[in-house]
Amino acid sequence: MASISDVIEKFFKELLEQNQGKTIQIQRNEVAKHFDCSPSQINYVLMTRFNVQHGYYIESRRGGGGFIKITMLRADNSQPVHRVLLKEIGSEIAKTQANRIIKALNEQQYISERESSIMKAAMEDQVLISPLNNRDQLRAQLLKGMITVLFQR
Amino acid sequence: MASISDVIEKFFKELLEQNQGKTIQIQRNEVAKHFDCSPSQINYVLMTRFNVQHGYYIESRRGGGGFIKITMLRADNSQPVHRVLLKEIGSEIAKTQANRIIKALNEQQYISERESSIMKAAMEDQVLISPLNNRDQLRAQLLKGMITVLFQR
DNA sequence: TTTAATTGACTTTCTTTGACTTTAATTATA
DNA sequence: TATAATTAAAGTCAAAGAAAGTCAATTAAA
Repeated sequence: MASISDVIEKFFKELLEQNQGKTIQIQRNEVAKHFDCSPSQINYVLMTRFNVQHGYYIESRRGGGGFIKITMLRADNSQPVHRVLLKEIGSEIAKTQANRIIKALNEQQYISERESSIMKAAMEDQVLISPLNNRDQLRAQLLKGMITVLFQR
Repeated sequence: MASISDVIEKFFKELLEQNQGKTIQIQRNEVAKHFDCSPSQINYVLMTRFNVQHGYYIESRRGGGGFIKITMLRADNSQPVHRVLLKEIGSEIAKTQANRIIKALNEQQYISERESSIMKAAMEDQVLISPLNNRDQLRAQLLKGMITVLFQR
Protein backbone atom coordinates (compact mmCIF):
# COMPACT_ATOMS: atom_id res chain seq x y z
CA MET A 1 0.00 0.00 0.00
CA ALA A 2 1.41 3.34 -1.04
CA SER A 3 2.22 5.64 1.85
CA ILE A 4 1.12 9.24 1.78
CA SER A 5 4.78 10.14 1.22
CA ASP A 6 4.78 8.06 -1.95
CA VAL A 7 1.63 9.77 -3.13
CA ILE A 8 3.09 13.21 -2.55
CA GLU A 9 6.30 12.19 -4.28
CA LYS A 10 4.32 11.10 -7.32
CA PHE A 11 2.33 14.32 -7.24
CA PHE A 12 5.48 16.44 -7.38
CA LYS A 13 6.97 14.33 -10.14
CA GLU A 14 3.84 14.70 -12.22
CA LEU A 15 3.88 18.44 -11.71
CA LEU A 16 7.50 18.50 -12.81
CA GLU A 17 6.67 16.49 -15.89
CA GLN A 18 3.86 18.85 -16.82
CA ASN A 19 6.40 21.57 -16.53
CA GLN A 20 8.91 19.87 -18.82
CA GLY A 21 10.86 18.75 -15.81
CA LYS A 22 12.39 22.05 -14.99
CA THR A 23 11.16 23.58 -11.84
CA ILE A 24 8.03 23.79 -9.75
CA GLN A 25 7.09 26.08 -6.95
CA ILE A 26 4.68 25.04 -4.23
CA GLN A 27 3.27 26.26 -0.93
CA ARG A 28 3.92 23.82 1.83
CA ASN A 29 0.70 24.50 3.67
CA GLU A 30 -1.41 24.23 0.53
CA VAL A 31 0.00 20.85 -0.38
CA ALA A 32 -0.35 19.64 3.19
CA LYS A 33 -3.97 20.73 3.24
CA HIS A 34 -4.60 19.10 -0.11
CA PHE A 35 -3.30 15.77 1.11
CA ASP A 36 -4.63 16.28 4.60
CA CYS A 37 -1.30 15.70 6.27
CA SER A 38 0.95 17.68 8.55
CA PRO A 39 3.08 20.33 6.85
CA SER A 40 6.27 18.76 8.08
CA GLN A 41 5.34 15.69 6.08
CA ILE A 42 6.22 17.70 3.01
CA ASN A 43 9.69 18.32 4.36
CA TYR A 44 10.07 14.63 4.96
CA VAL A 45 9.19 13.84 1.36
CA LEU A 46 11.60 16.47 0.07
CA MET A 47 14.39 15.29 2.30
CA THR A 48 14.05 11.63 1.42
CA ARG A 49 13.09 11.83 -2.26
CA PHE A 50 14.16 15.14 -3.71
CA ASN A 51 17.72 15.64 -2.57
CA VAL A 52 20.81 16.06 -4.70
CA GLN A 53 21.50 12.34 -4.78
CA HIS A 54 18.14 11.88 -6.42
CA GLY A 55 18.90 14.62 -8.92
CA TYR A 56 16.86 17.44 -7.47
CA TYR A 57 17.51 20.44 -5.40
CA ILE A 58 15.40 22.55 -3.13
CA GLU A 59 15.19 26.24 -2.41
CA SER A 60 12.65 27.92 -0.19
CA ARG A 61 11.57 31.07 1.50
CA ARG A 62 9.69 31.52 4.76
CA GLY A 63 7.27 34.23 5.74
CA GLY A 64 4.54 35.92 3.72
CA GLY A 65 4.58 34.78 0.12
CA GLY A 66 6.85 31.94 1.13
CA PHE A 67 7.34 28.91 -1.10
CA ILE A 68 9.32 25.79 -1.80
CA LYS A 69 10.97 25.41 -5.17
CA ILE A 70 11.97 22.03 -6.55
CA THR A 71 14.45 21.99 -9.40
CA MET A 72 15.24 18.90 -11.40
CA LEU A 73 18.89 18.61 -12.25
CA ARG A 74 18.54 15.91 -14.91
CA ALA A 75 22.19 15.06 -14.77
CA ASP A 76 22.93 12.85 -17.69
CA ASN A 77 24.64 9.93 -16.01
CA SER A 78 24.59 7.99 -19.23
CA GLN A 79 27.38 10.08 -20.70
CA PRO A 80 30.46 7.92 -20.44
CA VAL A 81 32.76 10.83 -19.68
CA HIS A 82 30.68 11.80 -16.73
CA ARG A 83 30.50 8.29 -15.35
CA VAL A 84 34.18 7.67 -15.80
CA LEU A 85 35.09 10.92 -14.12
CA LEU A 86 32.91 10.33 -11.08
CA LYS A 87 34.42 6.92 -10.69
CA GLU A 88 37.92 8.23 -11.12
CA ILE A 89 37.44 10.91 -8.53
CA GLY A 90 36.04 8.47 -6.03
CA SER A 91 35.72 9.50 -2.41
CA GLU A 92 38.88 11.55 -2.20
CA ILE A 93 41.26 13.31 -4.51
CA ALA A 94 44.46 15.32 -4.23
CA LYS A 95 44.78 18.82 -5.60
CA THR A 96 47.22 17.86 -8.36
CA GLN A 97 44.96 15.14 -9.63
CA ALA A 98 41.93 17.36 -9.47
CA ASN A 99 43.66 20.04 -11.47
CA ARG A 100 44.73 17.48 -14.02
CA ILE A 101 41.11 16.48 -14.55
CA ILE A 102 39.98 20.08 -14.82
CA LYS A 103 42.71 20.81 -17.34
CA ALA A 104 41.68 17.81 -19.42
CA LEU A 105 38.05 18.93 -19.39
CA ASN A 106 39.17 22.29 -20.68
CA GLU A 107 41.43 20.84 -23.35
CA GLN A 108 38.65 18.63 -24.59
CA GLN A 109 36.37 21.64 -24.63
CA TYR A 110 33.87 20.40 -22.13
CA ILE A 111 34.49 23.58 -20.17
CA SER A 112 35.76 27.07 -20.92
CA GLU A 113 38.89 28.70 -19.63
CA ARG A 114 36.91 30.73 -17.15
CA GLU A 115 34.95 27.71 -15.97
CA SER A 116 38.17 25.88 -15.35
CA SER A 117 39.50 28.81 -13.32
CA ILE A 118 36.45 28.77 -11.12
CA MET A 119 36.76 25.07 -10.52
CA LYS A 120 40.46 25.26 -9.81
CA ALA A 121 39.84 28.04 -7.31
CA ALA A 122 37.61 25.66 -5.39
CA MET A 123 40.35 23.03 -5.28
CA GLU A 124 42.89 25.20 -3.50
CA ASP A 125 44.16 24.08 -0.13
CA GLN A 126 43.89 27.56 1.34
CA VAL A 127 40.23 27.58 0.49
CA LEU A 128 39.40 24.17 1.89
CA ILE A 129 39.79 25.02 5.53
CA SER A 130 39.25 21.85 7.39
CA PRO A 131 40.24 21.05 10.95
CA LEU A 132 40.49 17.36 10.29
CA ASN A 133 42.41 15.84 7.45
CA ASN A 134 39.49 15.49 5.13
CA ARG A 135 40.55 18.00 2.52
CA ASP A 136 40.79 15.37 -0.15
CA GLN A 137 37.32 14.10 0.60
CA LEU A 138 35.92 17.57 0.52
CA ARG A 139 37.68 18.22 -2.75
CA ALA A 140 36.22 15.05 -4.22
CA GLN A 141 32.70 16.07 -3.19
CA LEU A 142 33.14 19.51 -4.66
CA LEU A 143 34.62 18.34 -7.91
CA LYS A 144 31.94 15.69 -8.39
CA GLY A 145 29.22 18.21 -7.61
CA MET A 146 30.56 20.75 -10.07
CA ILE A 147 31.13 18.20 -12.81
CA THR A 148 27.64 16.83 -12.37
CA VAL A 149 25.97 20.14 -13.13
CA LEU A 150 28.16 20.47 -16.20
CA PHE A 151 26.80 17.30 -17.69
CA GLN A 152 23.18 18.29 -17.54
CA ARG A 153 21.25 17.73 -20.63
CA MET B 1 1.34 33.80 -4.57
CA ALA B 2 4.01 36.43 -4.99
CA SER B 3 4.27 38.90 -2.13
CA ILE B 4 3.84 42.60 -2.76
CA SER B 5 7.56 42.95 -2.06
CA ASP B 6 8.31 40.63 -4.96
CA VAL B 7 6.06 42.66 -7.23
CA ILE B 8 7.76 45.91 -6.31
CA GLU B 9 11.17 44.33 -6.76
CA LYS B 10 10.22 43.28 -10.26
CA PHE B 11 8.87 46.74 -11.00
CA PHE B 12 12.16 48.39 -10.08
CA LYS B 13 14.15 45.87 -12.06
CA GLU B 14 12.06 46.52 -15.12
CA LEU B 15 12.53 50.24 -14.74
CA LEU B 16 16.27 49.69 -14.45
CA GLU B 17 16.29 47.54 -17.53
CA GLN B 18 14.47 50.20 -19.51
CA ASN B 19 17.19 52.51 -18.40
CA GLN B 20 20.01 50.20 -19.49
CA GLY B 21 20.56 49.14 -15.93
CA LYS B 22 22.15 52.31 -14.78
CA THR B 23 20.13 54.26 -12.31
CA ILE B 24 16.55 55.10 -11.53
CA GLN B 25 15.04 57.73 -9.34
CA ILE B 26 11.68 57.30 -7.67
CA GLN B 27 9.40 58.95 -5.16
CA ARG B 28 8.65 56.69 -2.28
CA ASN B 29 5.11 57.89 -1.69
CA GLU B 30 4.20 57.68 -5.36
CA VAL B 31 5.30 54.09 -5.62
CA ALA B 32 3.57 53.21 -2.37
CA LYS B 33 0.36 54.74 -3.61
CA HIS B 34 0.69 52.94 -6.94
CA PHE B 35 0.98 49.57 -5.22
CA ASP B 36 -1.40 50.50 -2.43
CA CYS B 37 1.03 49.67 0.33
CA SER B 38 2.62 51.51 3.20
CA PRO B 39 5.58 53.73 2.26
CA SER B 40 7.89 51.87 4.58
CA GLN B 41 7.24 48.80 2.48
CA ILE B 42 9.40 50.44 -0.15
CA ASN B 43 12.26 50.74 2.30
CA TYR B 44 11.84 47.10 3.13
CA VAL B 45 12.11 46.10 -0.51
CA LEU B 46 15.19 48.25 -0.95
CA MET B 47 16.83 46.88 2.15
CA THR B 48 16.21 43.26 1.33
CA ARG B 49 16.60 43.24 -2.46
CA PHE B 50 18.67 46.20 -3.53
CA ASN B 51 21.56 46.13 -1.15
CA VAL B 52 25.21 45.64 -1.98
CA GLN B 53 24.92 41.87 -1.87
CA HIS B 54 22.45 42.15 -4.67
CA GLY B 55 24.67 44.51 -6.58
CA TYR B 56 22.86 47.78 -6.00
CA TYR B 57 23.16 50.77 -3.80
CA ILE B 58 20.76 53.41 -2.61
CA GLU B 59 20.93 57.15 -2.17
CA SER B 60 18.09 59.41 -1.14
CA ARG B 61 16.97 62.81 0.01
CA ARG B 62 14.15 63.73 2.37
CA GLY B 63 11.94 66.77 2.41
CA GLY B 64 10.32 68.61 -0.47
CA GLY B 65 11.45 67.23 -3.81
CA GLY B 66 12.84 64.21 -2.04
CA PHE B 67 13.65 61.04 -3.92
CA ILE B 68 15.24 57.61 -3.78
CA LYS B 69 17.89 56.71 -6.27
CA ILE B 70 18.79 53.11 -7.08
CA THR B 71 22.13 52.52 -8.75
CA MET B 72 23.46 49.28 -10.08
CA LEU B 73 26.96 48.68 -8.79
CA ARG B 74 27.85 47.53 -12.27
CA ALA B 75 27.18 51.01 -13.61
CA ASP B 76 29.43 52.59 -11.06
CA ASN B 77 33.01 51.89 -12.07
CA SER B 78 34.38 53.93 -9.22
CA GLN B 79 33.68 50.92 -6.98
CA PRO B 80 35.49 47.67 -7.65
CA VAL B 81 32.61 45.22 -7.37
CA HIS B 82 34.62 42.28 -6.20
CA ARG B 83 36.17 44.24 -3.33
CA VAL B 84 32.73 45.11 -2.11
CA LEU B 85 31.58 41.52 -2.48
CA LEU B 86 34.54 40.02 -0.68
CA LYS B 87 33.93 42.33 2.20
CA GLU B 88 30.26 41.51 2.19
CA ILE B 89 30.93 37.78 2.27
CA GLY B 90 33.25 38.11 5.23
CA SER B 91 34.44 35.04 7.08
CA GLU B 92 31.28 33.00 6.85
CA ILE B 93 28.15 32.89 4.77
CA ALA B 94 24.95 30.85 4.66
CA LYS B 95 23.84 29.03 1.55
CA THR B 96 20.89 31.33 0.91
CA GLN B 97 23.06 34.41 1.03
CA ALA B 98 25.68 32.83 -1.16
CA ASN B 99 23.12 31.86 -3.76
CA ARG B 100 21.76 35.37 -3.71
CA ILE B 101 25.14 36.78 -4.59
CA ILE B 102 25.67 34.23 -7.34
CA LYS B 103 22.25 34.99 -8.77
CA ALA B 104 22.99 38.71 -8.77
CA LEU B 105 26.31 38.13 -10.52
CA ASN B 106 24.49 36.19 -13.19
CA GLU B 107 21.69 38.70 -13.54
CA GLN B 108 24.20 41.46 -13.99
CA GLN B 109 26.08 39.40 -16.53
CA TYR B 110 29.32 39.09 -14.68
CA ILE B 111 28.97 35.33 -15.01
CA SER B 112 27.14 32.94 -17.33
CA GLU B 113 24.36 30.55 -16.44
CA ARG B 114 26.76 27.62 -16.49
CA GLU B 115 29.27 29.44 -14.35
CA SER B 116 26.57 30.20 -11.82
CA SER B 117 25.55 26.52 -11.76
CA ILE B 118 29.09 25.46 -11.04
CA MET B 119 29.36 27.94 -8.23
CA LYS B 120 26.01 27.00 -6.75
CA ALA B 121 26.95 23.34 -6.82
CA ALA B 122 29.92 24.17 -4.64
CA MET B 123 27.68 25.92 -2.13
CA GLU B 124 25.46 22.90 -1.41
CA ASP B 125 25.34 21.58 2.12
CA GLN B 126 25.60 18.00 0.97
CA VAL B 127 28.80 18.81 -0.84
CA LEU B 128 30.43 20.66 2.02
CA ILE B 129 30.99 17.69 4.26
CA SER B 130 32.64 18.93 7.36
CA PRO B 131 33.24 17.23 10.68
CA LEU B 132 33.05 20.46 12.58
CA ASN B 133 30.35 23.03 12.17
CA ASN B 134 32.33 25.22 9.85
CA ARG B 135 30.27 24.88 6.69
CA ASP B 136 29.56 28.58 6.51
CA GLN B 137 33.22 29.43 6.84
CA LEU B 138 34.15 26.92 4.21
CA ARG B 139 31.48 28.33 1.94
CA ALA B 140 32.77 31.85 2.43
CA GLN B 141 36.30 30.77 1.53
CA LEU B 142 35.12 28.97 -1.57
CA LEU B 143 32.92 31.79 -2.77
CA LYS B 144 35.60 34.40 -2.21
CA GLY B 145 38.13 32.23 -3.97
CA MET B 146 35.92 31.75 -6.99
CA ILE B 147 34.94 35.40 -7.18
CA THR B 148 38.55 36.45 -6.95
CA VAL B 149 39.62 34.47 -9.99
CA LEU B 150 36.67 35.80 -11.94
CA PHE B 151 37.68 39.39 -11.38
CA GLN B 152 41.38 39.11 -11.93
CA ARG B 153 42.74 40.04 -15.28
C1' DT C 1 13.64 -5.39 15.67
C1' DT C 2 15.22 -2.23 12.75
C1' DT C 3 13.97 1.12 9.34
C1' DA C 4 10.58 4.31 7.42
C1' DA C 5 6.64 7.31 7.97
C1' DT C 6 3.66 10.38 10.60
C1' DT C 7 2.56 13.99 13.76
C1' DG C 8 2.74 18.09 16.38
C1' DA C 9 4.88 21.41 19.37
C1' DC C 10 8.13 24.78 19.01
C1' DT C 11 11.52 27.85 16.34
C1' DT C 12 13.14 30.78 12.82
C1' DT C 13 12.67 33.72 8.99
C1' DC C 14 10.37 36.93 6.05
C1' DT C 15 6.61 40.32 5.21
C1' DT C 16 3.39 43.87 6.31
C1' DT C 17 1.78 47.82 8.81
C1' DG C 18 1.73 51.98 11.30
C1' DA C 19 3.17 55.31 14.63
C1' DC C 20 6.74 58.29 15.29
C1' DT C 21 11.22 60.85 13.85
C1' DT C 22 14.28 63.41 10.94
C1' DT C 23 15.48 66.29 7.12
C1' DA C 24 14.76 69.54 3.29
C1' DA C 25 12.23 73.02 0.91
C1' DT C 26 8.91 76.59 0.92
C1' DT C 27 6.24 80.18 2.79
C1' DA C 28 5.18 83.61 6.20
C1' DT C 29 6.75 87.00 9.46
C1' DA C 30 9.69 90.31 12.13
C1' DT D 1 16.82 89.92 4.65
C1' DA D 2 16.99 86.65 8.24
C1' DT D 3 14.41 83.76 10.86
C1' DA D 4 10.39 81.08 12.13
C1' DA D 5 6.65 78.14 10.87
C1' DT D 6 4.72 74.96 7.79
C1' DT D 7 4.67 71.43 4.64
C1' DA D 8 6.60 67.66 2.11
C1' DA D 9 9.16 64.31 1.72
C1' DA D 10 12.00 60.04 3.43
C1' DG D 11 13.83 57.09 7.62
C1' DT D 12 13.34 54.05 11.73
C1' DC D 13 11.67 50.65 14.50
C1' DA D 14 8.87 47.48 16.69
C1' DA D 15 4.77 44.65 16.71
C1' DA D 16 1.83 41.44 14.40
C1' DG D 17 1.15 38.09 10.92
C1' DA D 18 2.44 34.52 7.56
C1' DA D 19 4.99 30.89 6.04
C1' DA D 20 8.58 27.37 6.26
C1' DG D 21 12.12 24.57 9.26
C1' DT D 22 13.44 21.43 13.11
C1' DC D 23 13.29 17.76 16.05
C1' DA D 24 11.84 14.24 18.86
C1' DA D 25 8.17 11.05 20.05
C1' DT D 26 5.16 7.86 18.36
C1' DT D 27 3.36 4.51 15.02
C1' DA D 28 3.60 1.47 11.00
C1' DA D 29 6.08 -1.56 7.82
C1' DA D 30 9.67 -4.62 6.27
